[in-house]
Amino acid sequence: MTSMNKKMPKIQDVARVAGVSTATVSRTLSSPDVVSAKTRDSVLAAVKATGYRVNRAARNLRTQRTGAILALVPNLGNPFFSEILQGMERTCKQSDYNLLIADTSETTPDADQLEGYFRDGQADGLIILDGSLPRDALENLQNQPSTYPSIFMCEWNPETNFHSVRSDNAHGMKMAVKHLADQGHTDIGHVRGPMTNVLSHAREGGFRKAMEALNLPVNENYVLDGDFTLEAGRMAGQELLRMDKRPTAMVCASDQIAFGLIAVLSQNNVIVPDDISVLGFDDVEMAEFFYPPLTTIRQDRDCLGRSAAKLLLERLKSRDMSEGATVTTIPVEMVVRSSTSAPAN
Amino acid sequence: MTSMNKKMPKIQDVARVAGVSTATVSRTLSSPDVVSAKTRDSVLAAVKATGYRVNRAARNLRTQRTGAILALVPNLGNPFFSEILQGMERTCKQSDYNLLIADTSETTPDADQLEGYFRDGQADGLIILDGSLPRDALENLQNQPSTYPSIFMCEWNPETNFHSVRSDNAHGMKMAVKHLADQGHTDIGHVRGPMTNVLSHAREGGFRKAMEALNLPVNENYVLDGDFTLEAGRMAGQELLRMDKRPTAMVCASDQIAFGLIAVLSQNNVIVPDDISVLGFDDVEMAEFFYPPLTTIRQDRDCLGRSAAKLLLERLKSRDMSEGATVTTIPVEMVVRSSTSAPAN
DNA sequence: CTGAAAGCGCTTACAG
DNA sequence: CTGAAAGCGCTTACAG
Repeated sequence: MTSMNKKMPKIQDVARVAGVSTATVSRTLSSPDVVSAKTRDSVLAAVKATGYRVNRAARNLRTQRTGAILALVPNLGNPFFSEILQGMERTCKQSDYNLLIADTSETTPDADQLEGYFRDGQADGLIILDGSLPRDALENLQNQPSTYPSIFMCEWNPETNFHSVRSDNAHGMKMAVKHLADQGHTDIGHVRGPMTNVLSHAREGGFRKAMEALNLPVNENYVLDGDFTLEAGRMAGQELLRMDKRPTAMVCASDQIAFGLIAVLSQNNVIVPDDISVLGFDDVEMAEFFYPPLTTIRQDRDCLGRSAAKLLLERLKSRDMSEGATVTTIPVEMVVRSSTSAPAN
Repeated sequence: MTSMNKKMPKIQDVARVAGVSTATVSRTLSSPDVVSAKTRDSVLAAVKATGYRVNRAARNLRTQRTGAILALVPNLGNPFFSEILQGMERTCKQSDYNLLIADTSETTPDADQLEGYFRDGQADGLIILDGSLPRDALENLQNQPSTYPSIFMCEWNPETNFHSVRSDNAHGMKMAVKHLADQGHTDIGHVRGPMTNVLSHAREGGFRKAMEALNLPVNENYVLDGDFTLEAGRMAGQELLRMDKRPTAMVCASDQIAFGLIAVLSQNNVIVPDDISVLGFDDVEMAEFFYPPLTTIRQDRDCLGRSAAKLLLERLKSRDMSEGATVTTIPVEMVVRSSTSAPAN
């Protein structure tokens, strides 16, 4: 084969050079403290001399694991995920795991495919970033004689019971609404994410609860549909433009929505924040550089990625996914920039 | 192990049910036309009945391959790469390969690590998106008794000789300059990428050649250093603000630079494009929604990703990386939006 | 067209 | 603390 070098030393070669058995070489490498110091030294010397490296396929076959975890991402093309993946990748590497990435935007995996990731020996665990995976497919994962370690991150499926890692969406919305109210806004609207997505509900719920806590009525005309994208923001913007009386502030379910919204408003001479304040959610890198720089709720994507990977790796190590599903909530942070101000008038 | 089900059927089980040898089951699965129709039918029936799936680790060990290719990405946190990875991932999946992703931003892999990806049985091939990997590490890959299939994409290392897939950077810059010249600009500047990056040189070279072809002198004061980032654009913008006489147009080596540049100019009441036209490179999604919408050179990132994956997969199939290194050039496209216009006065 | 058998390179009870 | 040996689940010459 192209990718294989005929001269690759095997554990056999190391054993010969070190004058020990292959078992001892294997032990030296996996649990060094179980062999004598003398043995250890000569084995390690032999490893160095031969340039030996363990063959993963062989080890994996023998130990019945894959050394990989798989991230199921709703849409790899969305830059929101890049930093999350980076955090996951680093954490995996530290534990000597590979990170596999699959995109669910073209085809939603069914029960069979989900199970297949494990049964085919592709991954030891799953980090699912797509809350729209069907309940039966997910539950099938837990109903196996030996369960397949899987956790949710960012999104989740409320009908199922997996460990999950997510941002504090409700608290983010609370901060957003409070920030606007503090500046004197009372007519505050919301552009929500797609109603098929849990995050949309979490954020809309947070928005409503925050409004209620401040005794601000929610004008349902100001609650617009969206789907987290720039395009959705643009459509919401057009809807705002058609209104006789507009809200003085809009809280968006994502930065992308906010960007699209502001773009349309700007192009139609509705000035942000003078005429209307706009608040995002995520704090993608662009938020700082957009015009006007976007006030938003920051999700700590690196932390989300690392936490999820760490959680799954721990589960794998302890071989235990049993104990009741936990929710790890990662704090969000309010970042005030220039897209919000006190209302005009 | 947690991830393994004790009841997983093996090829043995299928053989028993079908009343044939394991060899025949294996053949039926890998080259169906080499077995008799009758045998094939009963084997396939047995596969279905048992729910058999091949175990990758075992197959990989036996065939001395990994079924994975590895993408070395300079910085996963950069959204520029997300759509590229998506294209690669899809192409890999079609050929039943896994896509592994590693980030080189924290540590640049040396010869040993690069070789290790193959020798450890992690990947059958490499797609290298980081042109800054050191020459000796790369050449070591080619100097193995059996070479390790690797190609460059987007970036490349000019001191080495690998197959590569890249955008037509020079032509992109030519279109950019021509677009500005057509509108009457003569004082055209450039914000370049980091001088350690090949793309910076390719684009700056393209810029200079295009200027020369149009008999436009390059004012060296208008050629600013950068590094592809928003922050670099911001710094370049501050430099422009300090100038007594400014260029009437700037061609940036990336969209991010252009965004940062425009952000600073806008905040200082220098209006784009009225006071100065700004052109980007990449056409990231945000380009359309930025204010003003960015005129830019579109790189077809999906195509780049797919092409690179396809090239590498073909090499793997033909087991041949020998024939002289080819350069696959992916066309770029000019996207005219609102950040460019005729110069004032 | 098919089967018996070897072997890919490891790890791990088991025995000492 | 160490070794002999089995075995993880496949694929593939080889022989028929």
